[in-house]
Amino acid sequence: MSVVINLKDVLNAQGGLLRSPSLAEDAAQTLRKMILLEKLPPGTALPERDLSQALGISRTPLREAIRLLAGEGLVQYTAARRPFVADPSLEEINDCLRIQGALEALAGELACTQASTQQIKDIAQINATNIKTQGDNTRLHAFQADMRFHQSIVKAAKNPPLAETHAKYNARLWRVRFLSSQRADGRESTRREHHEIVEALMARDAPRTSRALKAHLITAEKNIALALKDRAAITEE
Amino acid sequence: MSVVINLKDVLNAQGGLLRSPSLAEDAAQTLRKMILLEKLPPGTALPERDLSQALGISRTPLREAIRLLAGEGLVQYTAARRPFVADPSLEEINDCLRIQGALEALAGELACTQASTQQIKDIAQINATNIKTQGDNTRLHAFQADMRFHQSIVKAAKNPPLAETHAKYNARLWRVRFLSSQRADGRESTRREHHEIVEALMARDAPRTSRALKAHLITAEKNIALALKDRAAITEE
DNA sequence: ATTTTAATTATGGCATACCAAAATACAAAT
DNA sequence: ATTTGTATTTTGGTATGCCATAATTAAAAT
Repeated sequence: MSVVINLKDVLNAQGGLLRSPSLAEDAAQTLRKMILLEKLPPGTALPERDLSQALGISRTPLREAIRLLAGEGLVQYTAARRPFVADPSLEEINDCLRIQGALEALAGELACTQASTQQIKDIAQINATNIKTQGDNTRLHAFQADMRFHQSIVKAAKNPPLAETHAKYNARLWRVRFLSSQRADGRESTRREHHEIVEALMARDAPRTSRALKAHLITAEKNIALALKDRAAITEE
Repeated sequence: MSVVINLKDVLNAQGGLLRSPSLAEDAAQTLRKMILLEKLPPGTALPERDLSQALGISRTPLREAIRLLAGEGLVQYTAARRPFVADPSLEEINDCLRIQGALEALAGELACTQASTQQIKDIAQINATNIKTQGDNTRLHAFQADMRFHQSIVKAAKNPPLAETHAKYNARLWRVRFLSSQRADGRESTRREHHEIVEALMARDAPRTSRALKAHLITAEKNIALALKDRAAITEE
């Protein structure tokens, strides 16, 4: 018996590199970016026909894309089933942040027992690089670096469903977190808190890691509240 | 200016009583039940045409239903995008249980500060009723009563996104939890643990509530492992 | 001028048809 | 008998058209 290996399957298992995304997935990604960068501001109606035409696809895949975003909480429906860009209140954002905090705390605890030494080194490395290159890049890059840090922790927990749910809340919170990352205020506390997280992980001290991550999310909550207050003041000028 | 209230909107706000479910939502509910009751066992292929014909609808809404279930983790896709009933390993089930544990612990903590006195009374009442009627009804009813108990706690946390995510993991874990609830073993420990949860809630002791809920989920993890082992033994006979 | 009511338009839900890619069945070759 | 190559069938992805209902506009009535 010959050992025939399906090349596509192998590559797909490695993260779906080959599997070309469907039009729906493409459209979802496009819309996701537009929502998060506020090209489609909160509250914007998302009529299927107009959007599909704008993206050069038919209604079917566009519709599917909208459902995907609805599943992430980025899109909501009116009582009459008309989709629009979600416009979360500060309260709802805080609700999500608390969930994200619990998820990351769990991830940190699991990482303490599940992560390989190499993975923890990687996490520390990502953090070190982020500090070094801080200010070099655009704000978007700095923000994405921060995301990578948190994602690397979740990944180290070796719990795929956790990674998936965490990713969804990340998507949902992306916009406001990006907003708050623009403010210089939190930068120093972020640096300090990231350091503490890395220390706790390296010590493989689960309760300490959990505490550090929860505290970090509470800081995020405060910064976001400030950022949104600023923004509201600017908007009503 | 007259005070015209749209009756439909009012009812919809009250939980969507009027809004007739779409064919897709109906189909999703039907398939969900079939999966959880193992009319569609894990691994079963879900070809769009056959299923839509079987349910008397066209592919479009059926397709949407499958996507909904995929979002809940009940359905997965092969590399070639063919949907099939998810067949989670014990490891994956445990991954989900840990997440559910973290979510319920968070819910319990929040409930300690957010729940109304009435809501906590209701939770205690639900638990009391469950104990009283234990054995009366079918196993399915007893199981659903257990679900209501946990859901009432999550509801008392007053965090809608948390309730949503918790509901998704509930759906995902329904089958194995139902399976394990059939076993008489855990019944006494369940009773005791539920009692402790209620006590902690009534004392509005957040750390104690959190601990009690986490412990409860760990017990569930053990019972499920036993139930699946039993089942495997039966299957291979 | 304001409110009602009727006509029109816009929109989402659904069914259907077609296509490309994948899976399967089958024939041929060794 | 096993493997290889080819034809056929199955399947998901997409486009399109129709329909019922909601939203909007226009007209009519008070």
